[in-house]
Order: sequence, then C-alpha cells, then structure tokens
Amino acid sequence: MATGRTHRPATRSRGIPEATVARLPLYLRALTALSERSVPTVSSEELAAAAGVNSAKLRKDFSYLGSYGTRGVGYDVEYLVYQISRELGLTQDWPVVIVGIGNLGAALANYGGFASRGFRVAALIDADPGLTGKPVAGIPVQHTDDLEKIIKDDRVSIGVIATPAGAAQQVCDRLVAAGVTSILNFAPTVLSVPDGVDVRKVDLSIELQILAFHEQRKSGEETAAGDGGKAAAVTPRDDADQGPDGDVPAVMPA
Amino acid sequence: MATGRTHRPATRSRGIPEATVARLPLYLRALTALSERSVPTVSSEELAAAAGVNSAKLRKDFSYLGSYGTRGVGYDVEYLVYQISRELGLTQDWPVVIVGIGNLGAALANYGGFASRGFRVAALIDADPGLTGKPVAGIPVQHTDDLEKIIKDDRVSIGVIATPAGAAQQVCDRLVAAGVTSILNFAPTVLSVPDGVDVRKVDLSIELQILAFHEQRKSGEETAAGDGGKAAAVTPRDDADQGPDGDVPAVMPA
DNA sequence: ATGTCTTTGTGAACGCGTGCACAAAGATGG
DNA sequence: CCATCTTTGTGCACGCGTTCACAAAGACAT
Repeated sequence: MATGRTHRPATRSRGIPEATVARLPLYLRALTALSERSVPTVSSEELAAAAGVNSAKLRKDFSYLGSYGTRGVGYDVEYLVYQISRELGLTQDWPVVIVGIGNLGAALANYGGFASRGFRVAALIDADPGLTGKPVAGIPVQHTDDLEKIIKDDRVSIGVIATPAGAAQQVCDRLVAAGVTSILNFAPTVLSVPDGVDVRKVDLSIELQILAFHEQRKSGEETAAGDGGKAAAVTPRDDADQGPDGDVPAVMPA
Repeated sequence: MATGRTHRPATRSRGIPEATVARLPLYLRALTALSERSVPTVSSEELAAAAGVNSAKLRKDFSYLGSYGTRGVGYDVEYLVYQISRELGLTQDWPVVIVGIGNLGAALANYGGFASRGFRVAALIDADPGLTGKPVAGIPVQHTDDLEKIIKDDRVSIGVIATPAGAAQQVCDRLVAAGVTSILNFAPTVLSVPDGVDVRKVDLSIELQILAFHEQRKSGEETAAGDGGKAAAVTPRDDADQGPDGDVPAVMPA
C-alpha cells in the first residue's frame, strides 16, 4: 500500500486528493438524481457522463474511497450515495451562520441547496440595527454584537461571509476567534486566517473576468471597437517570443 | 474547478496557462487598491503578499505577459494595471445578461463588482410575467420570450444563468443559439454546450460540501468513522418531500 | 464448470503547476 | 566608471492530477 510515507503537514491526512474531494459533490448530485428515479446501479461510463467528467477519472476517484463497485455490473447507486455522503461528512448536521444579509446574504439564506445536504442555517447576522429582528427566509436577523454568543451556543464551525469587502476581514477574525474553523467567503478580499482554518472563496467578478479573457481570445482580432485607439491590439501572434505588443503607450506614467 | 463540458486543448498554441489567467483578476484587484492609494511601484514580494500568493509564482505569472518589471525596483502599478486589464479583455465593454431574477439574480444585478470592471448589465430576464417591467437594480426585467432579440440587439456574448436547476439547460440552449459564447452558471446542474462555448460554474452547495469534508477531518480524527452503529443513526437518503437541490428553487422571486 | 463478456480498479506514462535558487539586469552610491 | 545592492526573470526539479490501457474480477449463458 502506501509505501512512500508522506509526512507532509496537514492537507493530506488521509489520502484522498483535493481534486477528488472537489468532485465528490458532483458525483453525489448525479447519484441522487439517479436514486430518485429508482435506478439501482450505474456504470462508471454513465455516471461520468452525467457528472460531466472522464470515466477513468471517476473510477480513480472512487478507488480512493474503496472498492464499492462490482465488475461487470457497475456501482450500486444507494450504497454509493451513502458512502460519498459519509466521506464528505454530510451524514451529520452542520450549523452554518451567514454574516451580511444584503442581497447576496438573503439569496444564500433562501438557497435550497443548503438544507437538502445536511447544512442548517443556524443564524443570520448583520451589522445594520434596522435589520435586526426582521425575518429573512423565515429566520430573524440577529445583530453582529451577538456573533460570538451565537457561534458558541450553537457550536457553529462553518461561517459564510457575504459582507462588503471592507468588513470581511474583521468579521472573519471574530468568527475565527469565536470558534469557526471553515469559512466560505463571498467578499472580494483576501482573508488572512490562522493555521487550521479553511477558507474557500467565491468571487463573481473573478469568474466573469476569466470568461472575458476567453471571450476575447475567441473573438480574435475582430475587436468590435472598444475604446478606439489603443483598444486591445490583441496581437494574435501565437509564436514563441510573444511580446504582447508591449509598446502601447496608454497609461505609461513613469 | 469544474466547468461544464468545454475542453480546450490549450489556449491557442502559445497561450497563458489557465492557472495564471485565474490569478490575474486577483493581481488586478490588489493593484487597483494600490493605485487608489497612489502607490507608484510595487515589488513582487509586496504584491504577492497582498494577493495572497507566492512571490515566485507571481513573477512567473507576469513573465507570461511580458517583461513589465524593472529589476531592482519592481513593477509600475499603473502600467501593470493597464497591461493586465488589456490581457483580460477588460479594456472593452462586455454586455452581460442575467437570466433568472430571483434573490440571487437580484444580488448579481446589484453587485458593484460588475460595472467597475468593464461589465455592463445589458438586461435582466425572467420567465415570470409578474416580474416583467419591474425594475431591479434600476433595470426593468424583461420576459424570457424576448431573450433572443435582446441577445442579438445588444450583441451579448456573456450570459449569467441564475435560474432554478430545471430551467438551466433550456435557458443555456437558447442563449447559445442566440449567440452567447460564454456562460456563468449558478444553477446546480451540469450544462452541456457545443464546442467553442465556455462555461464556468459557481455552486454554493459544492463549496460548502468541500468545507464540510475538511471540517470533518479536523474534528473527527479519532472518531472511528467506520460504518459501525453510530453512523447508522442517519438514514442516507430520505428526502422524499424535499428533493435534492435540483428541485429546490435555487432562487425565489423576490 | 467453463468460457465469454462486461466493467472495475490500477500501474504507468505524461503534462501541468509550483517553488527553489540563481544569474542577469538595472539602480544607486562612491 | 566601478562596486555593490536590489529585484526581476527563469531554468530546473518535483509532485500532483489526468489519461491510457489492460489485467483482474465478477456476471451470465451454455
């Protein structure tokens, strides 16, 4: 088995690669859909197609969990649903707090995907006193002053930050100090946290910018007139030493 | 990250690595902040710290764009802001449509991060006739029937899907047929699109599940986790009334 | 039982991304 | 002009993730 002993700090306590973990929820969703249609078994090929991945990758992913398939037949849907759920820790209840109840926070509070997967919105928290007590998604908003008490009383270990960027780090610090060890950050800021605390970031603006990059590539040199002169010289030259135009005066200050 | 079904063999023949592209917006944000504080130059070390990455990685990333730094000094902030913006295609205006104006769609429409980068919300679209004409974020919602016309009239190439999962594929097909070639998908579904169309996926539920996995690791190292009696307390699947996230409206009409 | 057929599980090769470490390039001071 | 100092740009090595290709394992028919 693991002949090479990996005495690496954290991150890989138990063998399952991070990339695999990130795909498990995807498989779980596809399997749940199959389960509802009462499909008893599924092959790696079929499931991979449903999840939008390569079948070899899927099999290798599952191999990290154990040998849950039957050769010549496929995987038992119900059994696999349970195994993945357990591996992801979804067989237990995870109380979650959402901090920052603006448009996004409210959308998150209403998001159905939470409850259906073992996540429970334990509290909604906002700094605006005007919101305090007002119900959002059936849950009364509480004031930031009570943040520490809420975290501790409900033993919340997962926090969602949906505040403006300026408040994010401060909220983060308070969450961590109160005992939260996993944070899902929607604010466009890089959060700094102590070791042992996990942060995942969701940034709408970044996703769009990545799309814009590829979009620009696709549109090639057409460049439907951006801002006239310097507008994206694009330089489709894909040869070795690309100096991407490099000499566009533009904002060259110094 | 799992995008949909869009495999690009490589960005052109001689392109910027995907991992680098994904970090450019991060650098851009840090640089913009420096620019606002009128900082003239910045070293790779400082900028890397601000962006939360390794300085060697940052330098290598920039090296793909060209040699924009000055040895012994660092990078000119303004100049770099422009170069990255241009590389990402942000020097031109990108009209964007948001389909599905529930809580999430409304949050997106109000999101300031769009306008500040070259993205302009060209239209909000929803299938609910009751919403038609109602302004959200100052923009009147239009009905799905007019989707094709809107896309074509405004030459929209980027679409954001914030509908319930059940409607996502259909909306996607219509967007693509009308000319959209980049899609940001918030619905918990794997979209299938023809070649040449980019899909990026943002899935709140998946992010939380990944956090739960690590959380379980952290808290339950000695919790056998074997499928002994303890885990049996939780029935793997019994959400008969509450379907999976796919059936729960990801967004509700505001 | 035996042979055939299907599908899993995985060894191995490959490619990409990351981080180290250092030489080259330019600034700065004498 | 030369020496020294700072910081970039990158060659290189390493590890992770992906993919191929196939042997092993079981189902099923005869």
